[in-house]
Formats: sequence, C-alpha cells, structure tokens
Amino acid sequence: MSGKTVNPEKWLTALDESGFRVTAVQETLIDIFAHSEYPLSAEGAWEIARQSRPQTGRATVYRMVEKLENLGLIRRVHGYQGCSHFVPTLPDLMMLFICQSCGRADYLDSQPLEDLIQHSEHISGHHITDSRLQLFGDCADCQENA
Amino acid sequence: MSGKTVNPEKWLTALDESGFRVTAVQETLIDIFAHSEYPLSAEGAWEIARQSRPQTGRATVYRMVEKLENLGLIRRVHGYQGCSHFVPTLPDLMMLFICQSCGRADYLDSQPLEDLIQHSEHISGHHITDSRLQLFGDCADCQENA
DNA sequence: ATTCTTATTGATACGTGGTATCAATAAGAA
DNA sequence: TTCTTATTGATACCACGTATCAATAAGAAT
Repeated sequence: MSGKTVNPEKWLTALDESGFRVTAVQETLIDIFAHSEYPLSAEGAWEIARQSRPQTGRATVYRMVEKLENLGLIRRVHGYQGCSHFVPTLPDLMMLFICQSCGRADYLDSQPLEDLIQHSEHISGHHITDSRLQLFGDCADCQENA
Repeated sequence: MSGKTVNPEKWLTALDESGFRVTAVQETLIDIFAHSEYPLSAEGAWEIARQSRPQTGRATVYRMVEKLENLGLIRRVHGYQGCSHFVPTLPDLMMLFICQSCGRADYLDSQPLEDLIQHSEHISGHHITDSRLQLFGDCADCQENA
C-alpha cells in the first residue's frame, strides 16, 4: 500500500480553529480514525472507542463523525455493502482503491481523474463541480500472497 | 440530456428468462423505473406504484428493486444524501452524471474511465475488477436557463 | 378448462443505522 | 474560582430495509 498517514494533531488544530472545544472523546475518536487503515463506520468507531473509554456515548460518536466529515477530515466510502464507512482524507489524493480481499484502502494519484473530468465537461457541456470515484479489486499485496 | 431510454419489454423478457414469473406488480414497477429520468428510491417507487395500484406492498417493491439490481437492469446511485436511489442501466454506458440543480441523470461515454482504470492498474500494481464513478454539477440545460 | 404446485404477494413484526431530546457535565473565558 | 454554554451520554424515537407467514395467483400438468 502507499503507506501515507495523517497527523492527528492537525485534526485537533482544525477542530480548535473552527471554534469547537477540544475534549477527551474527540481525541479518542480522532486517534481511531487517523490510525485506521480500513474504512470505519460510526458504529465500528464506537466499539473501538469503548475499549479505552467505556462511557463513550453512541450519539457522541455519530456527532463527531458528522463533524469530521463536514470539516473534510474524513471522507465517506461508497462500497458494495453500504456507504456508511469513512477514511481519512489525504490532501490532493482523491482516487480511492479498496481491496476486496484484505479490505484496506489505498490512495492513488488523482491527476488522471482530473483529466477525465475536464474531458467529460468538454464533451457533454455539463459543468462538473464534484466527483466520486472508487476502485475495487485485489491489491498488489494480496495478489502476491494468493 | 442524452435522451437515451430503455425498453421495458426487454426487462420483462429478462425476468422471464431468469425463471421468474411475470406478474402485475412487476410490470408496474418496471414501467416506473424504466420511464423515470430521475434516480428513484424503493420508497419513492412504492409511492408512485400505489397511485395506480393501491394494494401494492412495501416489501414487494423492495424485493423487486433487489431483483432488478441483481439482474443488472438498474444501478445504484451514490449521491450526497445517501445511496438508496437507482437508475436504469444502459449498456456500455457506465459514467453517470447527476445534475444538482434539476436532479436528472445523464450517461456519459465510459471509454475515458476504462483508460483511467488501465492506467491506474499499471501504476499501482492493484488488480482492479470494478469501479464506481459519479459526476455532479450543473447540466448543460440548467446552465442555459440560469 | 381444471387442478395442482409453488413462486409471489401483502401485512405485520422486527432489526439496524442514525437522529432528536434533554438533563448532567466539563471547557475555557471572565 | 466562578460562570456560561458547548458538549456529552442516556433514552426514546424515526427511517429504511428485512424476515415471517398465510393468502394469492402464475403457469405447468392433467
């Protein structure tokens, strides 16, 4: 996999700068999302959170997920079995690959997608303001170990 | 918009050939999906169906939607507000554009996407077996009328 | 045409993912 | 340290979707 990671400190800073209070639950959840290399649902994050912080409320986790998504820190993954999982957003890396064997997410260079969008705009006459591309298959690692 | 349409007769044939019985509800729902130019949810299709066939059951509609999706006749749309809407599948046209102003769906030539996938496979080493691309923005019509 | 088998239907109950409410708590300014 | 109020957690609630099951009707067999 690409091995890129995110910096939880920056997420806390982003929350702080947006006028939100910095709390213990936030730090717990940010850590969970920032360090998971698998797409994570709110429900899943809740379970993990309760391991280190049993009193964590379900609604709190859902609220935090919404907040992180609104701030653009995490991004919704649209998979086969639903679209309630999230991955950290990496700057300028828009194309997401999900391995159907090991479940891990990888980020690919988005330049080809940007070219595609420009081409499609030209052909169709539509003004494209946003896109959503996800790729599925077997990652390089899983192919080797098969 | 592209103005492409689907043929409901073929859907009935497809159901028949797959060993399913042809029923009145089926014809109603196939008509609804085949003629809608907007992505439609099961719930929405149910409401429309009851206008002409009040006794139509909710579970029946959900079952039919699942059946149509499994047969590849309709395709799930992954939008911002959820991913429970469907559009008719048009052969060899995989790239979907949704206008955020009028809500209509348009299908774009998929060749650029196929090129992109091949390129990404080469760069990343992953084996890509499926993809999901959707484009959002303002369609040509809505730009004119703005 | 009539009968018979069984896929399909519709009503109901249920499950899960997510939200609204609200009193209690705690962040951080005063 | 006090005070204000954003945030939390418990609970109830809602929406979307599924399982169950008796009743219906498609279509094969006669």
